[in-house]
Amino acid sequence: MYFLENLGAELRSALSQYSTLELEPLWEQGGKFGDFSTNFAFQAARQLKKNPMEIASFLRERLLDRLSQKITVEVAPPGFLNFILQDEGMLQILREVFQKEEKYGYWDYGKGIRTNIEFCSANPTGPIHLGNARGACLGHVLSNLWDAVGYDVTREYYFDDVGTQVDAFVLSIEARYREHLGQPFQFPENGYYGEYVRKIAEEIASKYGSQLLELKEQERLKVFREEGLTIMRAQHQRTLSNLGIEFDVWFPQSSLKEGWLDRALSVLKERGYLYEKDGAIWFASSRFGDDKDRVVIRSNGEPTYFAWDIAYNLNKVSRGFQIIIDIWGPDHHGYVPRNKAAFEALGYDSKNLILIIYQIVKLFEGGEEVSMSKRTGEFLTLDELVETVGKDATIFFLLNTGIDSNLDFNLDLARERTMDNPVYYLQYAYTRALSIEREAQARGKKLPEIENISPTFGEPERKLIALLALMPQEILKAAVTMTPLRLANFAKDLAGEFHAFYHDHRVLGAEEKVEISRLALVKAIRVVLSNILKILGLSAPEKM
RNA sequence: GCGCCCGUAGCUCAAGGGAUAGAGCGACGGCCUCCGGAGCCGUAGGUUGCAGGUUCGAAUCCUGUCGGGCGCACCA
Repeated sequence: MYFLENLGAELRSALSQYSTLELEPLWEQGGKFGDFSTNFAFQAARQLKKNPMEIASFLRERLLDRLSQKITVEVAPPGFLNFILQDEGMLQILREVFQKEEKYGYWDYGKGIRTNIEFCSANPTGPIHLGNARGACLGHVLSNLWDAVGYDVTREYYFDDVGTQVDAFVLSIEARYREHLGQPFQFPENGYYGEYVRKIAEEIASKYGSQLLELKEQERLKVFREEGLTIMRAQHQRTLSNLGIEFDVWFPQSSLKEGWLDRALSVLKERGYLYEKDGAIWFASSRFGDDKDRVVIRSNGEPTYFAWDIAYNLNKVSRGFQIIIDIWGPDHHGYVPRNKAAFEALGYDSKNLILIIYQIVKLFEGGEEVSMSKRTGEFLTLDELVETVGKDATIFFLLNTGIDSNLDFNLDLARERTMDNPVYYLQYAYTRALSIEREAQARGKKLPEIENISPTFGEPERKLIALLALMPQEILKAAVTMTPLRLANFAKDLAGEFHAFYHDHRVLGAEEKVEISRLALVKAIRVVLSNILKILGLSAPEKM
């Protein structure tokens, strides 16, 4: 049990002597008021309709009986509870960090609940661009977070290999293929003009030569489809892998043809939620809160994209997933109510279908917005971005704006000022801690067993240790509120405190007891930063 | 017209209803004989778009309003 988790349990138990109310305390730094602070009494007072001061005082009385002398509890108007630790308590926090080491900050909160997180899922009609990249990074880090707090996470990529856009893509490849071979060709309406299509066509040409021209159209297109999609999929996989993003499952939409679509629709039909109108089949999503009903089978007999979504969710449930998380771009926000509706209609609780929408990414170059269109082929690919600014800066930049806010990506800044990216600030803190440890080793300083340390911690150390104690809670918060940015901000705080500490105080060369205490602190900081960097998908460089 | 998101320092953005609204960049001024200066310290910069409401307390929640983004297909 983490230090603050334990203290929280004491608080809850103290509250239980006052009322039956169940409440989870939230901790923050105490600032000038102490090491830790909580608004627990306010939360309780709100629900119990009591005076916060009265509750805070009550809790303090009870806590004094239960806590050792090592923790001082103070009540500050209008109802804050502030905690001050002796050095022994501080040392206990460091001990926890060392004991849990690379698992410090991890929880079993999720109890191994099987969770499917689907993200990125860029259309295979073109390279992954900046917009997809935001979803990719968010999904990646959210997966890491959910994994860290104890969910059994499957990372999934939905590969849209069905539909009219893919058809246009296939025809575009064919046109380029013919062009490459000097044959007459007609570029399709709504085709894809990007250079990458040409490259795919050339790749196919070098594999098959001109023999595809001999095939019947249907068979020829089949080859272009299979080859083109295979190439694009490998490309997406490589692009994401370069960012350290790997998936457990690549799920082709076409595999839903094997019964899932029928199964999903027949469930809806049995339950009486489907009807026919104007030659199409409609799902009565408005009965579950959607604005209006939605078509699932078009009048030409083809299922809509939404129908595939319903089937996909049914498929996910059937594979044993209890929680389904999808991370979508802003253009999909209209699909949230209808998908939740369908999930309910299938007989499942839509609170287990978590649909996260992030906001748009805009690219600016030379002070002007650059339009990104897959059709015209004018866009910045994720590959190009990573090549320009590097893996870590890319991830951090895409995470460093709240999920609900538009993200304006300044390409000039990214190109010229990569050193200004806060990611280096974090990594530098880690590297710096590591280098102190290296230097200590070089000087023959050895950190004794933690039990044998009789610690001396001043104000600056206490602040840092308090942050270390808060870190597990921050991980949990970031996970349950789906906000990777929280963790990034916390990491910046920790790094900042550490940089300031380093500047003002010597570790090596201080008086022996102090030196040992600080060395232990530095090691703990290094461990915690390392864990955070890992969850954020960032590398922890030994040297920079 | 309807729906979702956003209006916070010159710029890009934080701040889960908490104590004096914070960082980075930009501007100005300091700090390396000493564990890594990709760092630190300081100065300047704010009516949190506006108006009401909810309560011990509002940038945060509610209502209205004004700006901006995105979406409103039998496309995906």
